Amino acid sequence: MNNMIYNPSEIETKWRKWWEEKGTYKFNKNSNKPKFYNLVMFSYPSGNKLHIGHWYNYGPADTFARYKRLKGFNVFEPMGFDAFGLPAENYAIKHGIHPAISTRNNIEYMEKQLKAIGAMYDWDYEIDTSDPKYYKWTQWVFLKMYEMGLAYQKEAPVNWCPHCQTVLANEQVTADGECERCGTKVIKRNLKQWFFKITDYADRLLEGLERINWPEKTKIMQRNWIGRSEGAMIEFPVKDKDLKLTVFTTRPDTIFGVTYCVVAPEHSIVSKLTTDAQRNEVEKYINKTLTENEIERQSTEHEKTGVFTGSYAINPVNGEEIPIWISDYVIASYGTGMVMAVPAHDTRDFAFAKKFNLPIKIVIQPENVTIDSKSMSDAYTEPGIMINSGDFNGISSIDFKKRIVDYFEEKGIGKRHINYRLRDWLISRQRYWGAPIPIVHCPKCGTVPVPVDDLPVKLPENVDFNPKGKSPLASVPEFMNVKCPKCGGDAERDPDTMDTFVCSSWYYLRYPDPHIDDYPFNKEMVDKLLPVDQYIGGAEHATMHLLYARFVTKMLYDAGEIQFDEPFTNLFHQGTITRNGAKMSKSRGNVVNPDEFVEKYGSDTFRMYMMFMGSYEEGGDWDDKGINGIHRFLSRIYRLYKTYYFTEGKTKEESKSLKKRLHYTIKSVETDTERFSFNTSIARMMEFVNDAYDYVKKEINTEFLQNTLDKFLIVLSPYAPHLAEELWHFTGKESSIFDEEWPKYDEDILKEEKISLAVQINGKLRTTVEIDINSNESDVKELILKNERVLHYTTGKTIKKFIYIKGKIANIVVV
RNA sequence: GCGAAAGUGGCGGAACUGGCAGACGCGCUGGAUUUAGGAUCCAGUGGGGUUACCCAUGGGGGUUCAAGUCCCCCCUUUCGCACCA
Repeated sequence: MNNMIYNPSEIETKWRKWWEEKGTYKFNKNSNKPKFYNLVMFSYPSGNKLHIGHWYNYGPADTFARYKRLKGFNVFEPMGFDAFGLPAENYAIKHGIHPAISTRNNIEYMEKQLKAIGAMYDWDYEIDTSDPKYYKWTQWVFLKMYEMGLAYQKEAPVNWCPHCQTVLANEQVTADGECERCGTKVIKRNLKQWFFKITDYADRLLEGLERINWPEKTKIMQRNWIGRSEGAMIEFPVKDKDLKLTVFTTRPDTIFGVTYCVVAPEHSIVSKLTTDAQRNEVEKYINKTLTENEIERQSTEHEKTGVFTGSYAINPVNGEEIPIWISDYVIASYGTGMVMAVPAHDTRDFAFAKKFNLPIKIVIQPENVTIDSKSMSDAYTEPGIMINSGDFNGISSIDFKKRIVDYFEEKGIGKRHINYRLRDWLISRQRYWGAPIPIVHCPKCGTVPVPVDDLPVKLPENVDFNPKGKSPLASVPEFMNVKCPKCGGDAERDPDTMDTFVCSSWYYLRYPDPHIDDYPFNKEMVDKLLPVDQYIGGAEHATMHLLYARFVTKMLYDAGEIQFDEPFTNLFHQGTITRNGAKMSKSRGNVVNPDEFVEKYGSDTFRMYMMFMGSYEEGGDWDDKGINGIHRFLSRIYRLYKTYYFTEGKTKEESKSLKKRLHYTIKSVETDTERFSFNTSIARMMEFVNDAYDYVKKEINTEFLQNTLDKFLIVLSPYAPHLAEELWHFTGKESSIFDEEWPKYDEDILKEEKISLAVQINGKLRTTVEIDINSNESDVKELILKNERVLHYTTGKTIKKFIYIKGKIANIVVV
């Protein structure tokens, strides 16, 4: 056996075993080093096992954690499984394997794969959200919500997937109106569901974004998702009827320009508004919109449709009678489900008015041009001067906007209002594989929460989970029939389970003490370890998991359970790895199977190649041959140590250039690792190794070389943990390299005395000159003007200008 | 349609607050070593041109001594949002 050949599989199993035996990665609760909670988004135990996306999340994140450890932090890096959810249940329906079993099997397999990454996970802190010991406390979170008045039941139109036979959250419906999981067209259906009142926290969810270091992109998405808009609620009495239309508008300044009102077709007020003459047509229209799917209906390109109800509303500011229409361009679930229409100043109303020949009344004139309602081709939505607006003519629309709401409030017509696009969080799922909702429905007492002492409400195992349009649990009498906790009479459990996003909304609190049995989390440990210092995971969770987790944290903060209200101080989204420029997918047949490459090259090479491919933020394109480069690099390191570390040197002289290279490498890898620029970090290490080979070919100072290589090995270790540990021990050390300290670089060594200065003539590089960094401008100028190459360009010409930027560049302008 | 990010060799990608474009790697070419293959090592590698030259960071303008980087217009791609009143 040639020991000059880098054999990763041998090395890697050896050191993983050693680390486990020595407890290298056991988290020390009592350490007095500063804490660092490094968290990755836990994984869903699917039959597809760990894919490259997982690796790309976990490998580099572990490198970061190891780096932090070497920098002197007490790093907490846990791992677990988000084990409830639809796919396991769908799998069960198809193959007849109980979700509990398939989940268990998948977890076991994935644990093995996760261990192969060689990350510093301390498995004593593992979480499985489908474990009754865990979901007991997910139910506790529900009860907290209930106690805080933030959980309520409501009959509401919900997204229904006919294939999965379940309700979906808005976020689980794709832009095309399809089920995120199975691609079936989603329809609307009315059901009584549990909601969490996230809308109560809208403003605080916005405010908190100012205090956290998250990607701007993600913050913008959350802000848009919350969609705060300021405006007014205005009441329009209905002519000859004891009814009022309440509309929300952000443009109260256009109130005099209202020429009709529109109500969403599914709004309950519609039947009351419809006159006998119009009833037939209105009902036809409503039926038509109900069968249309959401995308067609909500598309901007969608031709405006609508029907007159026969009723008229009265504009409260001028008493004008205006027709009330119904149209599907008004969304029932936003605002009040009805709007005042100002075609002159709103593009959508304009299109509608044009189509149905409704009047257009201009109330705002731009300052420099005059617009006319007959000739205008689009609505005018900018500010201007008020006209046709009674006593308010002549003032600017911006001032008017501020004043009109006060006027409304004085007259009792309307009031200031802030509206949000954010909807309450629908958490009921009519599925089996989730945490049961801890509520009992009692004919006498109504909805009664299950007392905390009776938790968990255990998910029964013997259940027929084939879809039948209602929750599988509803057909399990042993589960359903229960005594009311309040009156002791016969009652029924809630048959629904919770959205898995509830499970993942608080898991980071559980990690620090996942086995605690009398409380969801260990308060002392949570105070010590939270908030999470670095959270790393996919951008696809921007408006779901990441918003829910923030909400739950704020709720628990208000409940006095925790002392911080933002869970993740720093957030980073890793990019996506493509292959041949395309997203990996089974249908394209371009999926990289990590196991295959890990087996061939080892996990150090695999992890490092992923980090080298491109920027961590943007991802990169996988190349089957590209991985060779990293494999060669690690082999080169292996041979370097094996061949030269113990070579008898013949000189006492140190190499200034290699020393400088080392310090430059330490500094670069440090700053690049801090900013997740792993690819450049690796490039710097490659440069070091190239220089080290140049050095060992010359006369060696053994002590100097050993010193240099020891330090480099520590720098390498977060990136190639197994190899670094192997070589560390090869050089004679007994303890783990991960118990070392990150080497310090010396700024003085990095300072250059002599530099090669670029010399440009008319902005074009013509030559370089060696100068002393400290030489003054006149000396540099004198030297440059004497230079042969420079003379070639300057003789016979006039030097108009000489520019010297110290230590950077010189530019001579000649004519 | 709105919002955000990005467009650099054959390929993946570097380039900090404007200052030597193409670091590092893949691939390729030539050479050394080897029975051969592989591995390794050395040299070269943006394009053009007969050697001290010209052209090049999606396209077109501009600012500047100097632009991949700043400003304006346009094109393309990716990702969010999508009649939110």
